[in-house]
Parts: sequence; structure tokens; C-alpha cells
Amino acid sequence: MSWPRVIILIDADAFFASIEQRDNPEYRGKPVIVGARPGTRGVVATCSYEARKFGVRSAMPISQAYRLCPHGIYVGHNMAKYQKVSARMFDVCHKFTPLVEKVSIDEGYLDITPLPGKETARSIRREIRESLGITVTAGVSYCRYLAKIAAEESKPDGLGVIGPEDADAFLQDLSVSKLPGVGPKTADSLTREGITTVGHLRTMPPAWFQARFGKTGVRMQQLSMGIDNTPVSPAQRAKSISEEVTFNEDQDEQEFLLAVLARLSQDVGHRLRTAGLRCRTAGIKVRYSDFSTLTREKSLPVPFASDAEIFQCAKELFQALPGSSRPVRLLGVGVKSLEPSQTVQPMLLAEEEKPWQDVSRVMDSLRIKYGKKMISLGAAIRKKR
DNA sequence: TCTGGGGTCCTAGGACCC
DNA sequence: TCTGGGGTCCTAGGACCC
Repeated sequence: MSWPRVIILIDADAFFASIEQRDNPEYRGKPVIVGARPGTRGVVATCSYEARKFGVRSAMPISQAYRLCPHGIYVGHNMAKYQKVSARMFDVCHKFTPLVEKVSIDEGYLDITPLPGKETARSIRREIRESLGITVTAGVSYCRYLAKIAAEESKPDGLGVIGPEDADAFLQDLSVSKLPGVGPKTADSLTREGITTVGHLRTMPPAWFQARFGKTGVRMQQLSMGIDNTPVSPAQRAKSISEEVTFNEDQDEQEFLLAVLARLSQDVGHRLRTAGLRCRTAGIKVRYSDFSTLTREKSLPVPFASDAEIFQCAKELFQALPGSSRPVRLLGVGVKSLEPSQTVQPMLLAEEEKPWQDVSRVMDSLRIKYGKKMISLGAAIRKKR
């Protein structure tokens, strides 16, 4: 059987933890947990395979990780460093094809058609290991999701191949929860109908998929049959930008919460402008002590990008919420409906926005030069109690 | 024992328009 | 007595992914 396409998924093994082990020889062979500090409300970002032996996993609350592995080495993350390693990893990928799609800091798809999959993957793995000192696992297949699953089955430091002739047999006993788009809720719902394997799933009639899961169902059926025509498409523009923070203790003081919204608005605004974008919609996210979460958003007729305007929206939305004294666990600010800033004609800008544009521009240059704590909106500054 | 932060996509109802 | 129909925008929430 021929390969319609040759797709490789490259996935770095325990990325952040491996980099820390590479840079700190005393960490090697030991359980390293990268993420929040124990005693905080954070979670594990990544942990070394040594830590996984104790049951520690990504996204696990750090308090739970600490209970499972109290003698582990807990380190805060150094994103700037990881970004640099990531960039070099993708540089290696680009030597083999321009069709590289980065899906996260440590993972990307390559369409290397018509090169030989296994040999190419082997070369990429070797080059990354030799030049960066970290290992990656590769999955090779004729479509994206099977390349992904092939890699998952081969971690760590492995190379998995699923050819067109292997797909049917491979999918027969595969758990439905391994299919992309089938998360805990969907898997539960399928299990309640007695469907746990892809082999069983694909005996269901097309109308059932559509009726049961809508658009997602149609995709699910395709995947169950080994069909995935999603192309590997390099660099797409961001559709939203957001920042959020979880407090170590719930907060109910309005002045403090508004100051946090101002700070988040500035951080979002700064990212928006440095990306050369404007937005038409700004919103907030509020999570209360009981973990219930609200989102509110607001669209304006004219695109905007200043910190002050983003904050103005955030503040209005926040103050319009019911139950203003409920203790808050998390606050977030985000923007969407993004467009390049040069497409907006200056004449269309509201008169009152122009001064804010200048203020934002000056603030951005100061922040780039001296760091983000250098300057901020008055509303973001609050005296320590 | 609790549950981060940054995203994407889908759904669904109401407004509004032709 | 019966209340169109389709398209798009806006908003809120939820599932999912890394």
C-alpha cells in the first residue's frame, strides 16, 4: 500500500525537565519536577521520567506531587531558556522541510512527503540529540493523528511508525480516548454506551455519529476509520491573546482586584501591540472560591489596542458582575477579533483614542528597554498593605 | 487532595437584517 | 389562526489540547 503523505510528529521528552537535567548534571537520574513551588496553588508543568515512577504527572496539583514525591527536585520554570531550545529544535526540523507546524513549545508536525519517513525521523532525532542534548520521540504515519499516536506509544526517546497497511489492525483495539477530540467527557459518554474501542466505535452508522456528536461526531467517525486529511500548515496568526492569574489565597478586596485587572490589561495590551495587532473584543474571566467560572466580553465598533481601553472594558465588565464581594480565586483578561493594526485607517479611530495610542507606544518602548515592572497605569499600582 | 496558564473550536440563543 | 427563512454578529459556556 502506498503512502499518500509522509507525516512526522516530533515530541520532546519531558521537555522542561530534560533541559534542567541537561544544564544541571546533579539533577540527572533524579525526579525533577518543573512548575509551581510546593505550598502554592500551582501545578506540575513537566516532570522527569524518574518523577513519573512516583505517580507524578503534568497538570497535577503541586501539593499532590509533593505528597507523592517529597524528595523530588522542585524547580521553577525558565520559559525564556525553553523558548530558545524550542527555536533550535524547530530550526533542525526546517532543514528537512518547510512544511513544519509548531503545535506547542515542544511539539510539531512535519510533512516530509515524499521522503522516507523512518529514515528521516531517525536523522531528525539524531541531530536534535547531538546538537541540543535532549531527546525527542518521533511518530511517523500517513496522517497527523496516527503520527501523534505512534509517537505516544513510543515515548520516551522512541520512534514509532504506523503505515497504511497497519492502521486497521492498530485501531481495532485502541481505546477511544486516544482519538484527538475525545476527552474525558466524550470518553465517559461513549463508555456508558458500551463503546470503549475504536474497533467498536467504527461499527456505528454515520447517522449515529452526526446525531450524537454533531460536527465533532463526523470527525470522530473519520478518525475511527483511519482517515485524517488535515494538512500540515505552517504559522497561523493568533486568534486571541490572554493573561490570567490564580491567587494563592482568594481575594475579595475590590481595589486590589481592579489593580490586578489593570496589570493584566497592560500585559495583554503590550503583547497585542508588539504583535502589530488590534482587537475589537475584550473580555474578562473570573473564577470564584467554589471554582465556578464566569466569562464576560464586549465588542466595540472600532478596533483598539491601548492598555487604557482594554482596562476600561475589563473594569466595566467586572463591575457589572453580580455578587461583587464573592472571594475570587482567578482573574483573567483577554482580547480577540484581532487584525493587523495597519489595516485600520487613522481617520476611523475615535478622537479620544489617539492620546492613548501615544501613551501606549511610549510605555511599550520603556517596557521593552527596562522590563515590564518599569512603568504601569496608575490603576495597576497599589500600595502593599 | 484539590484543581495553572495559554490557547482552539463548537454550540446555542438572541439581535438584527434582507 | 398562526406566527418565513437564511445569514451574520454578539455573547456565554463548555470540551479539549499542550
